[in-house]
Amino acid sequence: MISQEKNSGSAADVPGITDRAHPVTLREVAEAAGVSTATVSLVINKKKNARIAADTRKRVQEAIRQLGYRPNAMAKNLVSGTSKFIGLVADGVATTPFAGQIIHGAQDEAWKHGYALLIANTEGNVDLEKDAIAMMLEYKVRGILYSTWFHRATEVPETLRESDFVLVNCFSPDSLTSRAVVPDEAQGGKSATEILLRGGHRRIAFINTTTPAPAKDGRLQGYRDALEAEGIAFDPELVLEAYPDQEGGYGATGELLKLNVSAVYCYNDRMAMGLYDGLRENGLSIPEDIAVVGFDNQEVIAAHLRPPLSTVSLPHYELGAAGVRMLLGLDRPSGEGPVKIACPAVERASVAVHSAA
Amino acid sequence: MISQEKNSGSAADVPGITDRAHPVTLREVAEAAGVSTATVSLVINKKKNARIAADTRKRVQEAIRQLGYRPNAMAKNLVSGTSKFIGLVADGVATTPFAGQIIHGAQDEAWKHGYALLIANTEGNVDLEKDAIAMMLEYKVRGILYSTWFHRATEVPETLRESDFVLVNCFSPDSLTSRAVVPDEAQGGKSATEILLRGGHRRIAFINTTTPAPAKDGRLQGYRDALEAEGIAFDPELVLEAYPDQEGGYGATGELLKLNVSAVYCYNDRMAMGLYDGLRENGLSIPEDIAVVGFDNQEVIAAHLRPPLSTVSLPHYELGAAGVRMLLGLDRPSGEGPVKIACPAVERASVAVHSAA
DNA sequence: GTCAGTTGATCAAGCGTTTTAGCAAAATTA
DNA sequence: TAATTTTGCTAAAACGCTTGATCAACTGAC
Repeated sequence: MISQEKNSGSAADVPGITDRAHPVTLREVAEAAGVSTATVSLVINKKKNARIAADTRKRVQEAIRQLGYRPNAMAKNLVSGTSKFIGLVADGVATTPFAGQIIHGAQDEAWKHGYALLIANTEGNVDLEKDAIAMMLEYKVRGILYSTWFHRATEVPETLRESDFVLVNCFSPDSLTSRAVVPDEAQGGKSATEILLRGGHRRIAFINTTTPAPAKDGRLQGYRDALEAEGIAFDPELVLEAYPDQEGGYGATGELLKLNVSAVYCYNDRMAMGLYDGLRENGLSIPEDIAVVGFDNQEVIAAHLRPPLSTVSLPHYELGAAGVRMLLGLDRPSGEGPVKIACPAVERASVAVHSAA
Repeated sequence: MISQEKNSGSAADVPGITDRAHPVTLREVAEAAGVSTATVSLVINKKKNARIAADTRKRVQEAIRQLGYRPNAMAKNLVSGTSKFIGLVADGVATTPFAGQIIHGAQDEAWKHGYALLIANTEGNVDLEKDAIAMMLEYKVRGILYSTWFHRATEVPETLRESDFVLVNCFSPDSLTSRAVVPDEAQGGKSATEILLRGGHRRIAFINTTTPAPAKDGRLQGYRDALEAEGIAFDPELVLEAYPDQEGGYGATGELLKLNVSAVYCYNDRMAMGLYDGLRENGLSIPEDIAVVGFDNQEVIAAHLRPPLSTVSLPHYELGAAGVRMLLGLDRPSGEGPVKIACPAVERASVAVHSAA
């Protein structure tokens, strides 16, 4: 009666803080079941070549249930020497919805293989990044996913090399010593253009970004590839450049209209969103007067513009998942350089369906 | 020369996997420095009442540097009995940009106090949720943040009670046994309405959502509060309801125009986005013909509509941060029920500035 | 020269597991 | 019945670290 209630002081009156004095340990379970800790451990881990009497097993399991035993992962990991953690350092969880998708993909895949995600958000701060990686190393993570919110080249921080790591959505020029997984911008650009080609368009403008990035080159390359495949000559005149946001798209309207095209492929959805406004102000309707495709598939935007925007998905979820698989050695990098993940086309109403063959 | 290279087999030829044979331990540092492990431990942890000769300290630090020693967090935690982890279980990292903000806020605040974030994304799957919480308990987390992507009532999973926890962006009807932090919807609604009132508007419509939620009631209450404070009688006729997305906003245009108002407050930014289209089709311009405010401050939308949308921020970052503070007992819940976090107004061009006094 | 105090460092127990080697009893074989 | 094998379980070391108890060597004080 006396030792029943070890009240842990002032915390007790705050809702949500109940009495969680001392966690149940293996030893206590063992005592309760009248066996050794070794036996309990064997029961818990279902070792195949462990010989446990059915009756004993039952007794142990009952004790576990009764006491509400939870294994201590710390102790487990101490013994095994490595944790079931995968670290994810991201430079922009906050900035965009994109990072969330990478996290989600990584989390799902990691979970599937019994790993938990340890995340750190650095927002580009180098010191924070160093601390975050150090923390992960101290927790003996299985490996680290180093991700950026937009596809770009990056330097691999020195400390990262103390662990197994995979670059996600970024790559190192020095690709011999690092594994990386990135979106396939060229294929994406090709798919985007193909949507328009399938719509029967032959004279297609491309509003590219002004900002240098792998995406800038890749998406342009894809555009050229698609045209070439259809035997359409590439006309540099049809390629404009603008800042990659709504304003940029809006601002490019005038120049675009001079090109006398029936369709336009925008570097990203945000530009397309701005362009919608510009076209509308000029009394043009989409897709009747001009067909539009974007890139990125930003749900909030693309799916809900009027008309909904055809676009190409940046496979952030897949990037996260593929990163984990590569880290765990499930996906072997095939060939040289970063592994490229496909950007699937998402067709919506901003391009009319071509009825003729 | 011989034991120099312990090549760990086939992994060695994969970029990113280098030789990380055996991590350096305390003992090795101790040997290198010619002291006991106890001494090294004391040096590392800078114990104030530990007496260490300056010379010894130097020797130890040098050894640490030379060997590239990293403490093993698992072992540390085993001893201390509790980890430096805070768990965050979220039901929708993927679904919206919102969860990302909660993560970000929690992460920053946790980090500030020496904690790392262990996240799990359940996407609403109950089994996953149970496993996730179990995992966190096994890692002896300091506590768990249980968050939802939209503000709502929720049941507290039983296992959650085995740990310290705080509900974030949700609350339990049974608020006596749980701590919670949620956005202050009523204040937010009031702020949104006030933006319009300050713009000189007196006859203001409110397009509420059709979906029942704390936000529905709170945002309406705020609207009424603001009107009342200005001595304007609440007119139920001015309150419409629609599905809370672009389509809903667009679809409400017709009804709205019949109300003959000079301003409209939308339940959220997405509705406002749809409404923009509807108003434009009717030849109305914003803010000249009609002023608009939204709610949520979804960056991709609000900041980039034409004109940019005045709105009210859902303080997701703050929710995450406040959740951590409450968990750690830094913010004591003041009074009854969930702690409410302010939703700050964000004024943009969709409401004209009122020049007269 | 003895005693007390201070300084600098070590010893050893313990945190909660896993796991190998080994032991006693039961079952099988001869 | 004795020898052998199988079965069921345990002892104990190890994982890498922290920390209170100890201890040896000095330093002064008297």
